[in-house]
Amino acid sequence: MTISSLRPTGLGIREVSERTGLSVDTLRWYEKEGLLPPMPRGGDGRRVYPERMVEFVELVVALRRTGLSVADTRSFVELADEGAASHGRRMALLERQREDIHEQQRRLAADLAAVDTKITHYRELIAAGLDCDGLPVDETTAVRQRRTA
Amino acid sequence: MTISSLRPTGLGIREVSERTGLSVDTLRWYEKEGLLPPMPRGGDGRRVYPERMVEFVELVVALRRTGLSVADTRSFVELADEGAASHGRRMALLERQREDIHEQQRRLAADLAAVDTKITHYRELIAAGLDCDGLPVDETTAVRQRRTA
DNA sequence: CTAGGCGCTGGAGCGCACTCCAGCGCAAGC
DNA sequence: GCTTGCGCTGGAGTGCGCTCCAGCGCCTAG
Repeated sequence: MTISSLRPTGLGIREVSERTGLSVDTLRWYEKEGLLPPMPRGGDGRRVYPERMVEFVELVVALRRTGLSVADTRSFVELADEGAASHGRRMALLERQREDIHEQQRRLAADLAAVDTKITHYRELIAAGLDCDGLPVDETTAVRQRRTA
Repeated sequence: MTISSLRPTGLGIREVSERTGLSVDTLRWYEKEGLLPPMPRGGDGRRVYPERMVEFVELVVALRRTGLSVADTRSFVELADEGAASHGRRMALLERQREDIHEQQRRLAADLAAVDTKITHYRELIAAGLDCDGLPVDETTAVRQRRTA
């Protein structure tokens, strides 16, 4: 019977990796770089992740994935160190990130529209058997024009 | 009176840079890497961009910005070389990219929801003067908790 | 005639965010 | 008591996508 079996609340780094999608190396690198707080260690020096840490890691992943830089993510995590006193500042940081995400959504929608317009354009040319200048293509080309692979 | 003044249809690299938002260096690099077709040159060896090329560059920008890799963008541009015969394949590539953008939109919306949830959480804790464990904070902390900068 | 502005090429350099070892320790199972 | 598995550290390496020269040429204006 081991210590860890007496403490079912702690997770190994591998388990956290599987639950969050971050590689084991990345979890360690994030901790070293301050994107995750220093983790408590078991008697053998291994990281023991509290169960609730998974949720925190997932927030960090969401922030990174939405483009928050490593530096700003570190700031957020440093604020978390301060406890309740930093709630307002953490909220403000997240609100800035929210605006950034809104901006990304607008850009993405605009780029999607551009791609869709082009797709429609190709579809029409293929249906009509025309080239980019609106001139009819020959039969050999028309056959190729319809190929999608 | 120069040649270029007799051909108002051609654009200089700087002008294309300003219209598309790509740096001059990036325009040249894209061409070298096949993300843009080889441009015709003026008598002095400088690139002359046809007016309609701006539209094409903007499509490339949209593709890159939505995460299409350099390699896949190159494939798209190589297909464009083939003319009308590659319309179907170009359309298919854009359709795959469209699906990818949809996926990005879903992820972005999910990550936004996570951030919003956290913001709401902080807002509630601040309003109630509680810490992360739901315990009341002291007055000094409460004041700091409300600070946003 | 020369100085400034723009552009050209080839190649080196850079920033970011990981990713991948080498070499080690500990603990459990056979 | 040896192998297997997991984890540790420090540090080097990687991939992507630009970005930044140095050194040059060609116009045009003064």
